[in-house]
Amino acid sequence: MLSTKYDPARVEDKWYTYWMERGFFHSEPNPDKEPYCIVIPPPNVTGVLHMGHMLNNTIQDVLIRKARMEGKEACWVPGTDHASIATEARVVAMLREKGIKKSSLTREEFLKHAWEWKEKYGGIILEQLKKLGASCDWKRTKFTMDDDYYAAVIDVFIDLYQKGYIYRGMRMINWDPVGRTALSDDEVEHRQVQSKLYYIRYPLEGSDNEFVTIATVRPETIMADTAVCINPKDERFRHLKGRYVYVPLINRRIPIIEDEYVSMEFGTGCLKVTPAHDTNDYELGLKHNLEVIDILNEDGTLNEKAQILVGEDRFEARKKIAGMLEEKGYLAKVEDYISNVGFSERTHAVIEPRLSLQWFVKMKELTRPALENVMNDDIRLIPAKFKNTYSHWMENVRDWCISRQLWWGHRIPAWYDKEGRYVVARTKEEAIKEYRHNWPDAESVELTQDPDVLDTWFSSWLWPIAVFDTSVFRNPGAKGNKDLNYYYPTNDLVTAPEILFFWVARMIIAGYEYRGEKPFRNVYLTGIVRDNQGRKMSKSLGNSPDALELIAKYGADAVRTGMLFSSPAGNDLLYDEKLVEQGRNFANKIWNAFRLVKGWKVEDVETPDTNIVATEWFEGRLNNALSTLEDHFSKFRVSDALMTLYKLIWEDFCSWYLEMIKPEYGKPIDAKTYSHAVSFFEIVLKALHPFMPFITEELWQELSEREKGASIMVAEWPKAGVTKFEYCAKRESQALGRSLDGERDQLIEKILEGVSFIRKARQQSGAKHADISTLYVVANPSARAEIAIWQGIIEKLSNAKLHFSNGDLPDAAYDTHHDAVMTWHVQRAVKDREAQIAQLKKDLDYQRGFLASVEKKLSNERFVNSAPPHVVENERKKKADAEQKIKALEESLSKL
RNA sequence: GGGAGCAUAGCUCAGCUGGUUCAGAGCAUCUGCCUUACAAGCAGAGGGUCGGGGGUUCGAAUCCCUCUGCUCCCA
Repeated sequence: MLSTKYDPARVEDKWYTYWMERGFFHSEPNPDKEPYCIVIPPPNVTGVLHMGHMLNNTIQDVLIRKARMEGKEACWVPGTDHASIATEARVVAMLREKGIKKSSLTREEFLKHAWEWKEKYGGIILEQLKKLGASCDWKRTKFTMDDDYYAAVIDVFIDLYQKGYIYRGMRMINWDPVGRTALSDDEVEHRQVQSKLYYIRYPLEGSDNEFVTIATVRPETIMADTAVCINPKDERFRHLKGRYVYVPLINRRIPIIEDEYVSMEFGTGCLKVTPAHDTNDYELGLKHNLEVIDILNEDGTLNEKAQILVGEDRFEARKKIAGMLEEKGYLAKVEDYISNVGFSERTHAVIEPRLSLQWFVKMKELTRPALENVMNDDIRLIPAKFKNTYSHWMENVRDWCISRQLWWGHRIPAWYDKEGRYVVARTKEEAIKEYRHNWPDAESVELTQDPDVLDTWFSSWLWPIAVFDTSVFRNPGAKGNKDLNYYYPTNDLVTAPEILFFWVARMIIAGYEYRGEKPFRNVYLTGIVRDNQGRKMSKSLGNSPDALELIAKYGADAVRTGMLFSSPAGNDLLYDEKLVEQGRNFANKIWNAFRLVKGWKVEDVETPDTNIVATEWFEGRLNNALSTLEDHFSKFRVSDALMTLYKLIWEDFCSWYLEMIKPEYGKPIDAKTYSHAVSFFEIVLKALHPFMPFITEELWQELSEREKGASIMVAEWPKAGVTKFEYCAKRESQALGRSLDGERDQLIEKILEGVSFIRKARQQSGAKHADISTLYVVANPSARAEIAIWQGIIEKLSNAKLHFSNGDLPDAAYDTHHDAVMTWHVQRAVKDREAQIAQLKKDLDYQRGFLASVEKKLSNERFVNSAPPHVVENERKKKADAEQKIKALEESLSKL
């Protein structure tokens, strides 16, 4: 005897192994088939599976499994990226625990530790994806630091350098003093922070008691000031023009300059200018030829140029200097102030604007095709609203700082001599050759390679190409291998909007630069997974459930559906464990439907008309649902697609259809109906398979005899119209010889509503399950014919005995239900004429009110004249229906 | 400071080009039920006038303006 509860743990690993063993996930170019390809957004090699991954990868798996069943050559390429900052931070932490300082290691030693670490922990997340059921082509697993991939990244650097897109420059960059590296603009998060505005008085030269007061949130940087700036239009400061002030505490003399950049409203209207430590001040400094004094070390402590507080951390220094200024009378006042502060996305350190020599990619030209082809929908963003953000970013794109002061990653192939002259080359040998060529007069050739590595995105932007062929970057214009030509451009990319610029935009850029073609057709942007209070999932909040525990508790199918129940494209998903519970319950429902069907005794007896009707009806519902499903998929409405199946299975299949054909207890079912029921079951399982791969495989295997090695995951995808049980309507039952057209469909819907009505009436009058209600139906001839066909089912589902009536009912109390073509009277167990009359009157009032509103509309000449004919016609029909209902109600009332 | 988006049942969301598939779905709630597939269930029910205001129109959740509130991106 099968358990009443579905147990996912018993089946999931079994089927995953089965699929793997038979190589169902693997894909090779097949000219006879249409390719369908997704490249995974490579998770960090250091990562563990979190809710965002689960959502993202479930969607990819749904798409890929469906494509596979549709007979396409489906290929989902998995892999990881090396995540230089995150991984290096992890390795440094791991070493620290062992008592090893990074600074005590050589680069080679450090990288050895890093690789060991990667080998040991690097594949965890991919193993976790298997638990989720992900049908990735594991043989193609790629890593952004695989040897060939590494070489490709270096090739791209050299190629872009030679094309003039890469340059080295002194720039104000975002410096992370904790990670001790530069960050790109996108890696900096801006947040509003409660801070203080310090008003500081700078003594004016040539005066004993005059001061210029400036306002700043960073008093510790005054030692780096090289000017004070006023707005030339500011009347208040006319007397300051051309004069000098002294920086408090260190008494350095600096000029007062004028620039319209200064806001007259903010602070005091006087701005301290610190070119080394503020982006805007830097620009101002360039314009006015100011000296640049950098007072900070790379770890954020003050250096000797500060003259005072040397060696103090910048925030310590801020506190101390405020005290010192106060003591000496330079501090005019302090105000509370909310300022916008940049933080490192990785280390959460406050970002320090810092002047530094870095490598950059010129973006303007490179982005042109990437912008065009998204705007003209050659690449579709889903939802389309992201086109706005995308174009805004692309149009205002800034040069991309690609060097990182780290060891883990692709080392920049630039070689320097002692004077700082450099060449760019793949190897030291090539570098030397190149160097000799450039500077034949150089005395000695002593070259050292740039110690920095490249930004991780500088490797992952090649992903959709490099997973197939890493050789094409060395010879742009090369045709590339078979895989690349077959799978590229890929079809769909599923990723989070957070990395639209980091990654998606850059892949598009690289795609056009190196293949002259888009990397993918559709970009499906998922939402962010939040908790049920709308907060982002985060470790510090502890509001993120453990993904694997969740799978262990509810099963992968349940988790997958739970994630999908509430995830419209581009909208955030408010995760609640209840959703996963709903998924589990759904699996259980299907499991029990299976138990029911498998439990039936089958005999080769004549098919009762009721079963023919039921089969025919469900077939219609099924086909409807399948076309709706297809429509949802075509619009990437994955959530809606799932809901369509959820309702088809739970309501139409289980609650209605199975109840209709369910034999009486102990009696057998006829073979024909049984075999159709099994077919239907198989079809819904197939349609559901992309969402719930495990339970559908388990039940599909059990439902019929299967050949060895068969699997639902390679079965044919069901399309509307796949079943045609013509016997139903045509051959075997003359009474049923009508097709399921729209009109008949509506009639059937009304009949099923009638069933609900009887159930309600029974419940209200307190009927027991075993009681058989007496039902009188008054109907027009066509409705009556249909009801006659359905009589057996109606009686079965509502536990009533149906009599047709011309309207003359035996003297008793009834509950009555009307629509345009039929009236249902259910005899009450207890007579309560008063209540019945009241109910009828209430209905009558409603119908009369409704009629009045329709008539009002129709008597409006402007409506009748301007509205399109079908709308007016509809109103006329509504009027006729209402009149008929009123008539029926009045008759019922008069009979009481 | 610049830009984008959102506001529809208790919650999460659908509602394309304005007119019965226009007020919907799922969950939650409430009321009956341990009816031999399923209490992780069955059968029913209630609930919103579509953020406020104004306009266009015969007709607006749907188009326009405005106000309020929220979110995101960029500086």
